[in-house]
Amino acid sequence: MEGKAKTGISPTRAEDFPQWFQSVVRDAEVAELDHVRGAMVIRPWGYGIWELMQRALDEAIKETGAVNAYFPLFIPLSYFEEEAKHVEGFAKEMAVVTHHRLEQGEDGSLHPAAELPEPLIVRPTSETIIGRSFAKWINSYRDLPLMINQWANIVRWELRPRVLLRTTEFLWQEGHTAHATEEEALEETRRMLGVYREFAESVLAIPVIPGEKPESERFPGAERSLTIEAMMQDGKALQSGTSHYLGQNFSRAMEMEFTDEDGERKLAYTTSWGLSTRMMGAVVMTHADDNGLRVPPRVAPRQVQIVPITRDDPAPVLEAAGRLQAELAERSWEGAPIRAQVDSRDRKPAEKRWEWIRKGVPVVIELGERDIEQGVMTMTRRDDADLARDAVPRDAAAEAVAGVLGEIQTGYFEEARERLRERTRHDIATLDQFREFFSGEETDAGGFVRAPWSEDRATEETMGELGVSVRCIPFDAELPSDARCVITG
RNA sequence: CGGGGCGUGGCGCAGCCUGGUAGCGCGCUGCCUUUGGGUGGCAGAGGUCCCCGGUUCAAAUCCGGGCGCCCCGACCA
Repeated sequence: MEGKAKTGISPTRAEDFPQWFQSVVRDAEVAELDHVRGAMVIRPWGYGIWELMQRALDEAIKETGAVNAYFPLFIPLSYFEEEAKHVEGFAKEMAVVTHHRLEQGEDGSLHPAAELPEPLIVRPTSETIIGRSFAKWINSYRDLPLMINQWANIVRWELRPRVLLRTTEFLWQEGHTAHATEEEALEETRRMLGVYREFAESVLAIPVIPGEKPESERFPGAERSLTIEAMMQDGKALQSGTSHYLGQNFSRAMEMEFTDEDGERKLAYTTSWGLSTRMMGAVVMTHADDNGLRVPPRVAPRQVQIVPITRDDPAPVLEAAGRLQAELAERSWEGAPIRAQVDSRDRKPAEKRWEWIRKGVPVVIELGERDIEQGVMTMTRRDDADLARDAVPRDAAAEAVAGVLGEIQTGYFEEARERLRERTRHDIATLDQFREFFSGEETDAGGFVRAPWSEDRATEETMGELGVSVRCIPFDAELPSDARCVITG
């Protein structure tokens, strides 16, 4: 072997994490920023992952009783004017449509013409428009709860775009619900956060900390914002899904009223919750390594890639590879046929193998004449850091592969959970210790501190100076009676 | 909006200071070799040097203007 290990991705995670992230996303052909500042092209491999994420999450959302619908991309400017508090939070990031026609100049150039009587906002989120529809649809307490989900694209004119994590346009689902009582709305807010948590952990193998956002990080217009926070491999947090209790703030602005059992007119209580393509960024930053992406089997568009090793007469090998693919497809894993495919493209086998390693296919199987004679297949597991090639008996292949997929799925989760556990400190009690932890060498790689906090706004400034932010107040936090704020004492 | 940088084949860059046939790496195409760990050899295709104007016998290179992009900051549901 050639002495030093050759990595598929450069720089490595340790050398430059942000650069490494971008390289993985590009080299694994997940997505790229192109054409429009901060706008993202999601390539087939990345979109395949998104489709599987969508499928799993959509199912979970529907199980709660919500149904899918679709609302306009364009929102009249006036809809926002009535919700000042809401708009304040992100007014600077709106794409505004002001014209509806183009005129051609003599030199062939095109210019906007025909100004709209009222500018239209490309939706940055849909509370203002869905809420107005709700107001029309809700008349009686019998119409409640109303639970609707929308899969859509969103535009936020971000000043600092980053592929997958913060893009000008992104895809997400946004759920919007209206309830007769505060308790019911709060329960819905919590239930959906639970759905997100379950999705992140069991489908994407990303352990998260569920909790509530401090006031400063709340969604504009929300009474309470719940979040799941994940830890990336650089020890930093990534907000991965949010669920908001909006109280009567939006229903008041939109006159979303109903007649209650007692005949009184009341304002509905609403919630909203969303999860976006940013979650693909979380998958990359949680599971990828220096050889490229590692996709959790449950969302891998291809779970098994079969690379035929052909010689003079490729026919028998291709035929055997085809049989193996069919055999795998007959075996179901996690409720779906194993997604296997033969890569018969005109490329060198070694090139193909590394391409699939880089893209993060959980299992790569090489099949050549020698294997066929010996009744084996050569298998590489993506969760093996050495990418060793093992001879696995060809009979009972489907059974073996299904087992491996399960091991990889749980293995990725365990690995990430262990990292989260290791890099979370529970023993930081004073400001000095806090400063030392977040400015010392120990945290070059980042980390979480779990400690009592007074929720004093001034403390967040102190933390800001250290590049630290309050991610959430975990649901399972228990404060002893003598607890003292880690910042103020 | 404030500060810095950059526009040269598909991608990444050199050349510019000291004007004079437009280059390198990767990728791509063909042939050869090799095929079981990202290999190799030979040949080849591909460029309005961001745009407009100026200086000059001559501009990728110097001067003026414009456009676009990137990085840092403010912002980030």
